Amino acid sequence: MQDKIGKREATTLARRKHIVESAAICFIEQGFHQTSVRDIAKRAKISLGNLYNHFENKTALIAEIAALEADSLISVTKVLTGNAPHKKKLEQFIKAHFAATSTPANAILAAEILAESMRSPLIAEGYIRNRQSLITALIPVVEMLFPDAEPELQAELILDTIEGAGNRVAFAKAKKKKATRDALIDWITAKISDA
Amino acid sequence: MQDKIGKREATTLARRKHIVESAAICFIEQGFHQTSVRDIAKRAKISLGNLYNHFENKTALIAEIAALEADSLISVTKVLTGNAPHKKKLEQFIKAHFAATSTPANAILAAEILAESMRSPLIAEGYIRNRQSLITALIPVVEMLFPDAEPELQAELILDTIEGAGNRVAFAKAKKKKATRDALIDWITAKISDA
DNA sequence: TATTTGAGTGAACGTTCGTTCATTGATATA
DNA sequence: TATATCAATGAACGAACGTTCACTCAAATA
Repeated sequence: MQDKIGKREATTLARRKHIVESAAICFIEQGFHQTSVRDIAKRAKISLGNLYNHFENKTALIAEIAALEADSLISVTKVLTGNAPHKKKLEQFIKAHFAATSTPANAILAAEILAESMRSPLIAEGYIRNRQSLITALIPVVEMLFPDAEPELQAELILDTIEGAGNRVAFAKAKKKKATRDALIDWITAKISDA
Repeated sequence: MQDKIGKREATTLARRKHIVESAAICFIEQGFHQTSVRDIAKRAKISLGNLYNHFENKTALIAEIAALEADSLISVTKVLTGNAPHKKKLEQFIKAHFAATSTPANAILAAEILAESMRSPLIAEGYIRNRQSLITALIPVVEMLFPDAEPELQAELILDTIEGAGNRVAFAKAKKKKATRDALIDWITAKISDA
């Protein structure tokens, strides 16, 4: 029982997680640079000083949020690894990733992270790594379905379309969202040589 | 000669334009909210107080920059109105819009504006209007080339792909940029029924 | 049980922020 | 020429910023 977590350590971990979640809410509502450290502390219901016991500075908090995106990506890539027909897998991937990117909270955070990536190498690194993991998971399927295209370029264009469309309709009505999703699936899968 | 511009009025107009340009440079280098009004005044080589003679506040300056994008879009849509074959026109549009969106300065500003749009209705309004003008210009051509698809949805997906790909490769090497552009043209035009 | 550790607090620090304002001087108007 | 207008200045304002600090107290360790 070497790795038994003590009461102290457990609450510290939970507190840390709680701070990250509170920060994410603030960032979604106000943006990175319009959110003050006091805002985050207030939302997490802890003192200002205590926040600095858990995070070195505000930048570290932003980086942690940006890295969090990676976790949600893993579940999306899972649909690509099964034994189902490739076309079916791609279709499910489009649905899953479109659903994720068209969620307002995700769209807002993604826009915030993208803008931040443009100036901060630390954030950009995480952003690129996340995207590459999607590309890598997508390539084998794309290779089968679009034998005439260069697989990586093709996979990236597919991602561009899904993410672009998702973010664009994040605030649209459910009806338009659904129509866009269906058109998106058609647009991508229509070019597949054969099932 | 009713509308003759006096020396006073002319220099005022020029000064105003100069401030906007200086602000744009600051925003590209640092982002909207990391740029202080003092930064802008310093870059424009005018006094802090004088800036407030030309702009009501910092927000007005941000809104003006966001609205500026519209001007550069007009030239892009021009290639869609000629007498050339529709497929050729679409191809030129892709080239022009991709070239624009893959320019780093544009990509940075676009990311900044998108993030700002998520929270500011004023900025969002301009963003949506700009996009709609592109869609409107694109629809007639799309209607001809993709008779089976719903024209507006189709036009939006095409824009998503171009802009997504453009912004993504904004900081990539020229070689990859060109490869992406060519793959982009293939990807979109391959589905055209006939020339 | 005595000692050490670190989570938790909020006041305080120095800096920077957006904005205002009294004042100056050049240009337009009469 | 006398007067009104307005671009231009930079000091000053109060508020908010990120961060530090001395301190308290509960939990872990010996």
